[in-house]
Amino acid sequence: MAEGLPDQVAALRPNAVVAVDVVLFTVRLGDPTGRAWQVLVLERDDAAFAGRLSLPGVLLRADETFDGAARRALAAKAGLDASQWYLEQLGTFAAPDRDSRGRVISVAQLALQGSAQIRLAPGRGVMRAAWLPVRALPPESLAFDHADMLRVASNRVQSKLRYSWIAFQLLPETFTLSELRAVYAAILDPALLRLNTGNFRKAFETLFAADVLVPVGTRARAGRVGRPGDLYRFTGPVLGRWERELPWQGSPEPGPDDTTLDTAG
Amino acid sequence: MAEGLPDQVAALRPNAVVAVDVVLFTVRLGDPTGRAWQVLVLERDDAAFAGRLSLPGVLLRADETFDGAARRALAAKAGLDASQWYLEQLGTFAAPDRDSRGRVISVAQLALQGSAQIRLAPGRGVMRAAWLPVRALPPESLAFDHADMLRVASNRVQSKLRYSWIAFQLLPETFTLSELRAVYAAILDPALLRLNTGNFRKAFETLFAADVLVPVGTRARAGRVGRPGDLYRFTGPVLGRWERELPWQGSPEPGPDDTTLDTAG
DNA sequence: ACAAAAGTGTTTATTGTACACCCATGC
DNA sequence: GCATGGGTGTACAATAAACACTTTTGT
Repeated sequence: MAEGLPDQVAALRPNAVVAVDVVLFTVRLGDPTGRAWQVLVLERDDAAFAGRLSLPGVLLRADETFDGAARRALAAKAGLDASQWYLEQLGTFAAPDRDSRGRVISVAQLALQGSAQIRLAPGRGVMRAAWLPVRALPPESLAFDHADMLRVASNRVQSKLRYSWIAFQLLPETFTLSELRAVYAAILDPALLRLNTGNFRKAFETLFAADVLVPVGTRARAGRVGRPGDLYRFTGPVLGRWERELPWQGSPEPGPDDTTLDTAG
Repeated sequence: MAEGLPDQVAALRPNAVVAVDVVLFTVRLGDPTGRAWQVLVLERDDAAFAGRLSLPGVLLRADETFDGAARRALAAKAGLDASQWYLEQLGTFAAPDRDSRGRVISVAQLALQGSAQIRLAPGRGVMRAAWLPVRALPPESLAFDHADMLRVASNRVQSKLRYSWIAFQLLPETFTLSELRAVYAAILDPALLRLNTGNFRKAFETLFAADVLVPVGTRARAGRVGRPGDLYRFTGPVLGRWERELPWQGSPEPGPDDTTLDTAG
């Protein structure tokens, strides 16, 4: 940070355009597993990128934090009130040619929210927003380097699902273990649906023991058929983690597993 | 990224000062385990931060990548040729008050290199640089929010040591399993030194089977006493990972485990 | 010869998976 | 009743830790 004299002279002169883009994920429990994991995209009508999709983003304001800008982007571009949503920094993208209009540095943020709590309320200035299934989204359909951001975000969520407790950010206040399993199946591997209920439950044994997952007493309203599951509430810290990673391997997604940015061997 | 019309008009006007700071870690195999894990810091002589330490950093240039700037920072501030070193993006720090001279956004980079390959070659314009043990470094001694960066970097390395193959970036071309164990012990937990050699070796069984760790034939020159260990070479990709995380728990470092930036519950 | 450290194998405890069984609901 | 899905317990397989033993060096 500008310790050298030549740097210090210029220290107060802005030298970059900084934007914030948001990768907002949700899981639609009603949809089939292959399409349940969805991402929010905007449909662009610019001349330059006609027909292509992009992530919601804004330019950073003078005294704004990154997550402040991210929440503002969701409000301004999609009419979403994200003031209470889970948000974390994903990484900063700065390939010199990533934006044709000049050099723009973008801080990508990852947001998670349960689909039940999301209400797309189109207001003034809101763009056409759409939810698309992550697994069925062709990378070419995204403008700029937003496909890179989506890839990094997907990898991040898949990893984090195994060692942290973020899965509960994608569920409503109370939920059944089946719904929890649906989240894991949608993001990690559909094969988890064919896993035994007992084994799935056992993986969360420590959370039950620590009262992080507490039964709420009630049963879920009957689904279609079969016994309704017990309802649970998550009381643990959002940033909580397991001591030992969950055993379920993510689906062997080929290609670079770039959780790691800016790496050169 | 500036899709809205109001944003687009201003899209080419720089709106922020962007810097790049580097957290360079090494492990000195000679030192006692408690002090072997070290970080490079600069001793500041500014009036504002007299006597305090800081991480090497520079302002980002117009057409420079982040890791380009990071390597330049190491060269300019400490005289290190980091052109071939392992580097990854750590996160971007932007608290509005993090720099008293104005709002500066800093992209922190994590660098790893074996201590044997590091040659501090003070040249013109190079600042006083020092290697300090990470575990014994009081957070207050660092200027700006560099203590935050160091904390995030430490957590990142500790996690990554367990699921990826970066440990080998901290070792010379050929090394013994004892030296490898010393790296893990220094960063994760000194108790690993008291772990049986056989069990440690068994953890790397898959790497031996995949010829990622290959014996180089020779024996290490005798240490102090006892049988010298076999020498090995790491041939795998820098970004390689284990399918299953290593079992060794990091030392139960209290405090926030912030690998996660910008999170608000 | 002895101590110290490295390498190899076996035994035991812990953890993950598979399977069998009972419970509650819709038809 | 019967099919379907949820909840509980047990048996088997895989993995981590503990331990015993052999090899190679310096003193």
